[in-house]
Amino acid sequence: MEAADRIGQASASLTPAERRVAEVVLEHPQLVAFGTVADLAEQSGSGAATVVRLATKLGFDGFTALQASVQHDLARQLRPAAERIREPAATDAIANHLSLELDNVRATLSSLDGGALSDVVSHLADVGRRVFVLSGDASQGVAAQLVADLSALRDRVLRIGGNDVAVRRQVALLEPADVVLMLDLRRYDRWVIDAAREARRVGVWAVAVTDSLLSPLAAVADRTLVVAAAGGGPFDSHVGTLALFNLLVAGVADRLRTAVTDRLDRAEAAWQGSGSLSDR
Amino acid sequence: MEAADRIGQASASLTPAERRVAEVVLEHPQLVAFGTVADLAEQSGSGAATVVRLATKLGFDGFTALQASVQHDLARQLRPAAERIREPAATDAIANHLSLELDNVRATLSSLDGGALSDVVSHLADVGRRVFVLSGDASQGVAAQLVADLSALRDRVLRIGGNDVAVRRQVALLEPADVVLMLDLRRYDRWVIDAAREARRVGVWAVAVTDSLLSPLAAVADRTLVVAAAGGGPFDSHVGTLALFNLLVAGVADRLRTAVTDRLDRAEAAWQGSGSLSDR
DNA sequence: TCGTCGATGGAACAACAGTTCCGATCATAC
DNA sequence: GTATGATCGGAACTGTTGTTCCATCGACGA
Repeated sequence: MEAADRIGQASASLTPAERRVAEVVLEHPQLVAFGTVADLAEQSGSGAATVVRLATKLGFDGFTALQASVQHDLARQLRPAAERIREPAATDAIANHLSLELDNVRATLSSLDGGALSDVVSHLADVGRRVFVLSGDASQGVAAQLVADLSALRDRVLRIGGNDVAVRRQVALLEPADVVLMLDLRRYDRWVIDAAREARRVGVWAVAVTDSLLSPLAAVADRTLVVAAAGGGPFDSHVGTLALFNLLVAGVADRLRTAVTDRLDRAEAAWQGSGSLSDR
Repeated sequence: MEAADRIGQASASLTPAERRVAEVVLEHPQLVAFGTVADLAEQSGSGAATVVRLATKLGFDGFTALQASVQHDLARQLRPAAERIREPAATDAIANHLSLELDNVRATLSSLDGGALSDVVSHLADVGRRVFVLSGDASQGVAAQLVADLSALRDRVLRIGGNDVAVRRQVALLEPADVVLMLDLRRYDRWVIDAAREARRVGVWAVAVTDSLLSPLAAVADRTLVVAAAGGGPFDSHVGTLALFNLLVAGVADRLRTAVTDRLDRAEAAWQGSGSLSDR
């Protein structure tokens, strides 16, 4: 998209008001294509002059040229898709992945049982219990994402990992009141299964996030959440798993609402004070 | 479609010239939505007055009303999902998250430009270059997932992170032939922006994965991939980002096919030998 | 053949929208 | 604290566009 590209190019040299207009252009292209300068100005809380200035700054010959460009893009976008297909050769791969990942998310979330979900959330939101996350090697990233998000909401969320010795020590130190979330997909990591069995022996409450109810993790878990992980490349896709984790995190945040807002406010204050976050 | 319906309704009572205009309206709606009375008149070989007369005869309050109706239809057609799905919210948490995450995946992958994608994949698949991944704190997990997957396909994939001192050292040691992938969403981490700017100064080829073309990362990147990250909980969702990463990984695997199969075979042999993986 | 009526497009008009200019305001630096 | 510069929005201006009016053309009937 011509206009979008130019906005990205010039984003560094935009004034605050121009930036507000540019955001509206990116988010509501129809407003540019169908609307007027005044409409854009109102929507972005700026003046008409600023809108025109942005258009010229982007290299267009006035607002009219910018509008024509956006109209052109929009018209191309709503061609009956039959014509769109032949444009880039890569479209096939994109469309293929798109349907694959959509299926993963859909299958994972819609096969979810409400009762099981709220049971898992309850355990994860129980601040009296420690939460441990155990993940196979291939899913370390999403596991880390879960641990990070949960840690922002509550204390004592820990990842079991490192070398074999460290894992054995961490598992040995589990207590019956703890909660452990175990994540692994087919071609299960031996050490994960071993750790899971040992955890079960200790008597902790365990939830398995895995690809089948026949998984060895499901056998030793109190609850099992099944994820779809069909991948278009050489590896499994953890998109569905991550969507599930987001749902769990949102659930925990909801249960701990008052405590969470307090935690997040304090973190926010710390960030504000140090200026370590930036809106732009 | 309102206008089309009314044309069908009134088709019997249309004069020859009006009929020509009506045909243009049906076949080239963009001309009505984006064009003027004069454009329509010229295209249909009639006069401006005839165009206006048709509009009023169809029950519209002048051409402007007809145009607004066509624009409305086109705008609705342009958004297959984005705003249509958001309407029936507030049902239950699972369905809400489901539509949200589906939108994230859909918006992220379908807004992708085939050319940009293959350019990024080419750089990531260039084994002559080192690949560095730089990520904001909130997305460390998915970044780690990308690094792990890429590392399985090729050597010299490294994550820039750790404490501030370590980051500065790693960035300072970048070379012009390197490739850096920068990932961060709104409320950008100051240190990520600083590191990205420094990397740009060094002259490395950079791709930004971020939430807007107005992101500070986009300003210093050679390519920018925009992701949708609407979250149902307190945090952003990285589901769309992970889907995009899967696509990148699959692309890299495809480019390096022969080398990759060899690598994976050797890893497979190692796992087989040690029995560290299990089917059940 | 002439007159009447509907159809049609060109031209005038009025409203609107894009552009430009300028004064006010804010931030910044000295 | 003052001065300078950038930034911004309101208002005048000008070009464009939708609308309306009217002269012309053609068909049909007397």
